[in-house]
Amino acid sequence: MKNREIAKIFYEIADYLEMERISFKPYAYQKAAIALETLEEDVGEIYKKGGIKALKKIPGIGVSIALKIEEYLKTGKIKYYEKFKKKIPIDLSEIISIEGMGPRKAKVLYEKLRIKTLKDLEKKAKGGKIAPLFGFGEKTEKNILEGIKFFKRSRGRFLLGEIIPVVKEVYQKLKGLKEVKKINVAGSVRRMKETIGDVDFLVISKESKKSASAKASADKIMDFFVSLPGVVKIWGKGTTKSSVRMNQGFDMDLRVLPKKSYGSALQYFTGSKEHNINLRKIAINKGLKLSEYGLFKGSRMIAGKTEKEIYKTLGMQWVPPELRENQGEIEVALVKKLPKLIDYNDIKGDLHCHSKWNGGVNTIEEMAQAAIKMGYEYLGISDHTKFLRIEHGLNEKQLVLQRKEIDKLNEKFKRKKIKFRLLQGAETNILNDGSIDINDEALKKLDYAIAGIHSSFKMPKEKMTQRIIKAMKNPYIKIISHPTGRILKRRDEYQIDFDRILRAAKEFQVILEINSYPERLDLNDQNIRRAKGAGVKMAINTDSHRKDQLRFIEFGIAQARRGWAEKKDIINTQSLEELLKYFK
DNA sequence: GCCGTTTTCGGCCCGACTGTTTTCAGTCG
Repeated sequence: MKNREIAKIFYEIADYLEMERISFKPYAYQKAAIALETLEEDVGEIYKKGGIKALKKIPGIGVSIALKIEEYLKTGKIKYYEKFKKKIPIDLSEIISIEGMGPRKAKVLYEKLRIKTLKDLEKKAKGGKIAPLFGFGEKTEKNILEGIKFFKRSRGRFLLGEIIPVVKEVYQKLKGLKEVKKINVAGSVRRMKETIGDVDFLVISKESKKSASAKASADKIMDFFVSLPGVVKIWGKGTTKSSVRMNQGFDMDLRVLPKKSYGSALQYFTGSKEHNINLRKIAINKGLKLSEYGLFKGSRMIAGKTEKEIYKTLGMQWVPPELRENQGEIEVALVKKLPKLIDYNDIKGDLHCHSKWNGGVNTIEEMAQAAIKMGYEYLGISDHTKFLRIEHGLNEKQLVLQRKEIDKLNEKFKRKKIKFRLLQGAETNILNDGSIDINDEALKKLDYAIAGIHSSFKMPKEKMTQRIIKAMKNPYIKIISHPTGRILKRRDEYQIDFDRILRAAKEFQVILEINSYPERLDLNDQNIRRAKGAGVKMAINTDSHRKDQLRFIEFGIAQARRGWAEKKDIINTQSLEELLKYFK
């Protein structure tokens, strides 16, 4: 899959054009890069099938860029790009990933100080060589050093699962203030993206009669915000905006907004940028203007108090934040055909969690109690099996013993008239040849079996695809866990032909998992959408190794929503009876 | 360089902040 490689080059071309002060072309290259990144199909395949003509069909790609894609596919290079690279041979993407650095500054730094890499940049900044340059200064130099420090520590993004607990805590605290009338989280947190850059809170302050003014009220909120536990640095504090760095390493902004434009501000700060750009174009076509201050006809504000009002005035359905990625949601909202997304309360049980049996923390009973507390009808215990020695995987005999414990617990629930049932699954391993590490005799006795790849991740695509498809053909395998194997910020997905996997899943009625574990979130949004399109059923599971991790389900549901999934696409929204029938 | 139910030419999202350049370029979201 060359899509990302080529996209990266186009982003850099855009930056080089920016350096040359050429207007509008950078925008075109950026758009092409985004188009490639979000493309489901391999651009190489598209070219192979339809040539330049097919490439041109991709929105944002015209003749000139199509030819460059062709050149890259054929030669592995793009001359146009190499020319720029030769003239200014710097590690551009690395340098401009530093806050405050853009292509223009990078160019000056190369021409004056021969800075090519982040290392050069750090050295020159430490040596005080940057501050004296025209257009730079003491503060810029200091910011560069801080930016490099941050980049090194985190590479700039945090997992949703790391951020959400902090966000919830701060949200509750702010909400508790008597000066706060309304509060929302905006940005990528509201969109529930799998990784987050920073956190935005939006607030309407209450003008209490006692306090002197709205300003006094806002000041109080800001004072509270910048002195929250966990704040290690205050970037800025004003009456409308404050910004802090948390000890985990991410930044949080808080904005106090006027009531009349709260909706437009919430819409604006929720993003995504691409969604907003598209929305503004729709406003323009209607002779209107949309900004964070409202929707305007001339100088008259015609909407802005609520988000719903804005979307409605633009003639569209309100778009759930998880869909706001400019992936077709605007077009669909205009014809009022948005899917009814799966709801955060729709899950009736979790089918993938682990217990003490395979060396986990909690007993089956403890896991069950936690599931009951969450209002589930059922919980599937699916411990690792014998191939995974490191995880104390269970063999056939142990599975039989575990069954006895599960049956006993179920009897207990029945006696106590608790409407809840434990199921016995197992997360078996797909061996290199596609066979399962547990024999059919034992699999048959389970309520269902999961199969997953836990070894030999680097197989060639064809072999890996066949390996998984062979596992799917086993009649006892109902679910494929974390189907692409990626680990966020650590490991890429393994090579598979996802279309063929989808066809096989459909044919053999195998469910693909949406794994909610914050590092996995696998399937990702794009693949969920493809699975849905192919009519393949999915299950949202947590892969919990401790009872408190059952709460991760929220992230999996978010991912499903970001993949446009509806309740009917997700198998564990069904009641116990329906589910068991499906498994049969 | 891309795009087109007002256009094959003439547009391309909009506003704010930062730092330093005494009037604004560069960057960000």
